[in-house]
Amino acid sequence: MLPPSAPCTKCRLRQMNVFAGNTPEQVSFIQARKVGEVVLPPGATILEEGQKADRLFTLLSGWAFRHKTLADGRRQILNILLPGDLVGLQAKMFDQAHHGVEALSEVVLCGFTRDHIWDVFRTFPDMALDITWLAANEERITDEALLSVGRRTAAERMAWLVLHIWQRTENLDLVRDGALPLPITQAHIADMLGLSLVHTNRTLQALRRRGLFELSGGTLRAVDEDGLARLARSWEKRIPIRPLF
Amino acid sequence: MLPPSAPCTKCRLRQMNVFAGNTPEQVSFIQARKVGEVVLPPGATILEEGQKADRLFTLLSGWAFRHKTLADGRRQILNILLPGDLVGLQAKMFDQAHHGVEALSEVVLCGFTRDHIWDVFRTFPDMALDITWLAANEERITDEALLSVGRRTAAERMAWLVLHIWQRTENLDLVRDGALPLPITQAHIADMLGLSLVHTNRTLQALRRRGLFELSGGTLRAVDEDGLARLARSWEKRIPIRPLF
DNA sequence: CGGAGTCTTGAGCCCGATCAACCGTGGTGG
DNA sequence: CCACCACGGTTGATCGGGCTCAAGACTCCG
Repeated sequence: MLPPSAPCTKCRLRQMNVFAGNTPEQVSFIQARKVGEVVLPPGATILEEGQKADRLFTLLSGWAFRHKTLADGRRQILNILLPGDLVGLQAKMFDQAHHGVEALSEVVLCGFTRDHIWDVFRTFPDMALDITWLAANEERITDEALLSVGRRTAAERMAWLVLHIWQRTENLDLVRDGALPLPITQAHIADMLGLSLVHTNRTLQALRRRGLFELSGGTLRAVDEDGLARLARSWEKRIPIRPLF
Repeated sequence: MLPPSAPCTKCRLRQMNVFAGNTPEQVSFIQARKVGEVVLPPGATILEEGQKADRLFTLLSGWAFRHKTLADGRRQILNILLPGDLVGLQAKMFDQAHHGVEALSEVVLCGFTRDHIWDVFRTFPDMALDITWLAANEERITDEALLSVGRRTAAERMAWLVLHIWQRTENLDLVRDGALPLPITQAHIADMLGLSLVHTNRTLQALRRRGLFELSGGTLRAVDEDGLARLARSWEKRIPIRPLF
């Protein structure tokens, strides 16, 4: 745990207009409760499944994912976490993490004091509502994943996932010059979509050959949003504005 | 929309010790914002997918479910809703329902004023936290469903579902004399587990024949919790105490 | 240069989907 | 009263999407 390296007023996330702004009063309140930043390498365990975990973080930069595993090692990735997402809210509510969280790329986490949630709820009701918004949004994404895994074919799932990632990262300005660096392997994609690694590979190639996107060297480009949406059968508009906690 | 039929102090849910109690002050606050009760028949649409929906309800009695559908009609049931669950929180946060909600049995819903959420957050921080707890809990359940659908075999999924329903309803005291009336068809089970109707039927019979539970005439009994947990590969402890909003 | 991790491709098989009946029950209208 | 039908459950037969097993290629790194 490092000392606070950046004042919250200068927080990179706070500059972006996808995030709703807080009042100066709120920002200094958050600042006072910021314990520090944590930097973790790719593959690091941020939260261990089943462990007691009462710390709350905001993901400042990098990619991570939530996941659950069965006794014999089968793993399901529940959701991808991107900058601005909260880490450990669920765990905090139950005093125990019912899922694990792992870093995909190098991540920077912003850590808060143990009572931060409670302090926020007592002091700034509108920020409390923002936190609840974030929880609801994470559920919304999980809902979509469940629809995909339960009812879409492999190709449709893949189309949904690529489009989902593309739009979320585009909102966050992670797409530069039409290209997105993807810090994930095909094994991750398989575990997100409930497919085997081999079939994931073949499905991915099929969509690439159909010209729906380009993916090479860990970079995604030339995403045909309309084509993917058509293949995925039903698409929801983006959620552009979101609070920053 | 009917007039309030029962005072909140007499609310059946509030008597049960699975629900954390509120102060008298809070109860009268809720009472003042209760618009009335709605009674709907089995199969009724409580919330329409994609529609604007800014009303919040608590499910007082009966069963319902959240679901999403694809353009061609394929449907995924996301979660079962039981007494005490909130209906429409997600929809409220996004001013639009990203999933539908449908009644399984006759249901009684307790409706609140449009600003209720905001009022609660401003007035009773601890109740606001309870709402967030409920949101997190719903996500936790969806997470488990996603793990099942993504990574468990048909038999394992079925084992998970039966046990999941059994334990949730037992907590709510819906199990009487070891028997639970199940207001769901095999088609519902299929849509929860991401299976076809035919395969759902065969899987169900296989587990019955293995003596893991009895299910006939819409009643579930003789549930072998250990056997089911073993088959489902990994099981989490129950969450006994929960807030009542 | 060896080894680990990731991606790719081939071959065969099986779990679960699909198609198609049939049964029992309960409601409904002639 | 009963013919009819809708709905839920059941069963058989066949098909195919996706899994498994196996091996090879490529890249990066120590």
